[in-house]
Amino acid sequence: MKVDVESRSARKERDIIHAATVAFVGQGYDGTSMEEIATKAGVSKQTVYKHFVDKETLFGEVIRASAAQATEAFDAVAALLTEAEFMTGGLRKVARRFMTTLMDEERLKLRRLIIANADRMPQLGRDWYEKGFERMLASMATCFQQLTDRRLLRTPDPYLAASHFFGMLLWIPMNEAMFTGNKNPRSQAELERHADATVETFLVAYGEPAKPSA
Amino acid sequence: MKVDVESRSARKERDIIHAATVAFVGQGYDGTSMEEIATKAGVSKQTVYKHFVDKETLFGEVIRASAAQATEAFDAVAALLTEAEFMTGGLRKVARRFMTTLMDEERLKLRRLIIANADRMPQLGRDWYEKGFERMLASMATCFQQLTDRRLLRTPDPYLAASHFFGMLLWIPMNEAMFTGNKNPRSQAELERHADATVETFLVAYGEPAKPSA
DNA sequence: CCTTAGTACTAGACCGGCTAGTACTGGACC
DNA sequence: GGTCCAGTACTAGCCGGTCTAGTACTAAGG
Repeated sequence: MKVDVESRSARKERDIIHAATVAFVGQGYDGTSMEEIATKAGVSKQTVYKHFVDKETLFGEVIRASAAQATEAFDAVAALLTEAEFMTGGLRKVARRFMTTLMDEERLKLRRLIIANADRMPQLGRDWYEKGFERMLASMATCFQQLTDRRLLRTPDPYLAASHFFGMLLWIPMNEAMFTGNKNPRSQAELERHADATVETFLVAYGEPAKPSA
Repeated sequence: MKVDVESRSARKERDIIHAATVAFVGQGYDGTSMEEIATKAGVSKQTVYKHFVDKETLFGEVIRASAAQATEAFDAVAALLTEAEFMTGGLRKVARRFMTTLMDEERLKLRRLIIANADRMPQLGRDWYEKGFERMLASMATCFQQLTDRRLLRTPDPYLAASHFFGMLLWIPMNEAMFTGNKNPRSQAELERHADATVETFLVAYGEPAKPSA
């Protein structure tokens, strides 16, 4: 009768992944020792090695778990835009949401971590790019396509338009965060102002052909 | 008569920095040992420590040297745009130039290196951001301001316009390079097509108000 | 032109500290 | 009694940085 049999082993594994995530994100790959992870997980080193063959594998699981959790969030935001009525103020709202979602402290650290280790573990970075970055672009592109079909936008190449959207939105804040480690990060208000300004420009470039401009 | 006064000491120092640059860029900070740098520079470890107090200092010099060399290149590209007559095809040319300059293999590796170590050495990343990234934006913004003055563009906020320009231009290729380590990089032609498409969109958003569109 | 003295350099041993990963033991829970 | 696991000791190896003993270069002075 396996009621809660996923307990011991599975719970320990979750604990380990959680502790490892915190440690890796906070101190980087080389800065984190397996001993430390074991201790923080309240587990012995041996147990860590029972669940994960070696450090690289554990790191991979950490990244994959976090990435999966991230894509959910993106899809949720993109879903807001399918309803055409959200058009006028809707794009603005979506831009703000993407901004705050993507500029979240933890997510930024994770991003830096992946970039930092893209050399050591190329498959990881590639995965993240395809399942995170490209997917985000693709689902935004689908939205734009639909809005174009309904004559609410004019995006001959929706994927390109999506890349322009995110590029304009995030180029400055993302680079600042990547390079400066996001010490004294931008305020919410600042980011939202930037998002609004970007939406305005985006609509000038890709806005509806019928009405001239709001 | 100091003909070749860059005598042994200075020459050795250059050798060390060069070897260190190659090593750091190729294998990262932790992946590179001082011993290795010394060997590759054809120099003894002791000599390395005579010129640079410790590993971090050496790393800092490496980054600073490369960054200085980079800003030169950017300024050269931006300078192309001051001549108003280059307006029609000029922006396209500048975009292509920025694209190929920034997507250079070595420069990308350097960029990854800085991001990877932005936590460990925050001042370095901050410097690079201010003297590289922001400066690039600022000089582009100056160009846009001038072109707006001459009624060739319409950029109420030239700095924002510059950030939109670079964001649209580089968001995809830069992220791909950062995450995937730039294995099988995009072809020159592909990058230039992307640059052209971006310029077109940019001109729709910020183009001259007199003529409707080319 | 040669000597001399001071400085830069080499080669390699060496130290202290840290880490991935393994092996073993004694106890807890089933 | 059997299984799992914490705790800990251990192996093996790397690396930053120092130290020493001896060698090459350089520049001033006889």
